[in-house]
Amino acid sequence: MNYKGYELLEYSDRVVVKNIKDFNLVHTFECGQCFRWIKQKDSSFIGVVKGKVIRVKLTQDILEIYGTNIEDFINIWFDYFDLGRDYGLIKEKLSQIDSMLAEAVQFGWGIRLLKQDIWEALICFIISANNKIPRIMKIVQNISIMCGKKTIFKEEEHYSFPTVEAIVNLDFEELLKCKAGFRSKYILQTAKDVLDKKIDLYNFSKSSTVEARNELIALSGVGEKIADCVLLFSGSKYDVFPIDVWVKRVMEEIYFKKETSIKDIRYFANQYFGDLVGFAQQYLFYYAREKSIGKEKHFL
DNA sequence: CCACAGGACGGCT
DNA sequence: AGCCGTCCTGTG
Repeated sequence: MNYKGYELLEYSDRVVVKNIKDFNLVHTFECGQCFRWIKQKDSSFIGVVKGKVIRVKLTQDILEIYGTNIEDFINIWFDYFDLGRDYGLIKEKLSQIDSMLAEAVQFGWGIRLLKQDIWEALICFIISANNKIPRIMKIVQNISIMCGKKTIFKEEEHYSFPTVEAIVNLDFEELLKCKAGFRSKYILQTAKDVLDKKIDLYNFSKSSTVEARNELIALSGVGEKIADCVLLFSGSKYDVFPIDVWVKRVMEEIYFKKETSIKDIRYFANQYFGDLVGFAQQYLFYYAREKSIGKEKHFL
């Protein structure tokens, strides 16, 4: 069947999607936006989303999603992989801004911003504070095994990301075993605040970016950087520019040629990249981290 | 043994 | 308002 420009084929074990463009699994899953996709020997990836386990494989313009059906593709995976958005157009516009950005876009040509569950993104990015990706993945895995729901896929056990209730019901000593360290108290407090409706994560479409951001920052363990990550990577808001050490370094290296405050970098980015600021951040981050851009400062 | 890598937070100026 | 020490764990 045909669906929004894609050709869909359904088999007993998978859905095949043809006419895929501007998508690369390594770029998308390893650009720091998500922590639960595991690369397999055959270059496919296995992940757990909304309690469903799938394996995805991309060959040329053919995406194979194992462990799903057409109904779930239309209701879940089409949105999750942001397949309705024209990344070709975004890349074209960004590439016209300047040649360095064009190079970053070219390098990460297959990045797509996933629409992750906002509760999961919130806890994952609280864990990301002062932390590196492999360790973040390990901690998220530990928490999911501890209180997520088990699913068997291809004779292997996989665990969904825990619900708010499941985390609130953990006692602190138990949570500490997941190795989140000083972030453990933030995780518990934030889970309590979400359960108590101090914040309504699923109604951000009704709020402005500034309002949603301020609500997130009021949570325990959430500062500006993490709030921006949560908004951008759960598909809530795209006019944010998360600035971590890598983005700070690459921005200083390319545009400022000197030490620059986060505040000044954010102001510049919003003016300079306009409404594509969130997408620009992701291409720049991936480019900087993969190529270690800015680690050796060429100014001072 | 030590140095280093990563953001939030709280205390200080 | 900005600066800086502390928080925790894995790696080299």
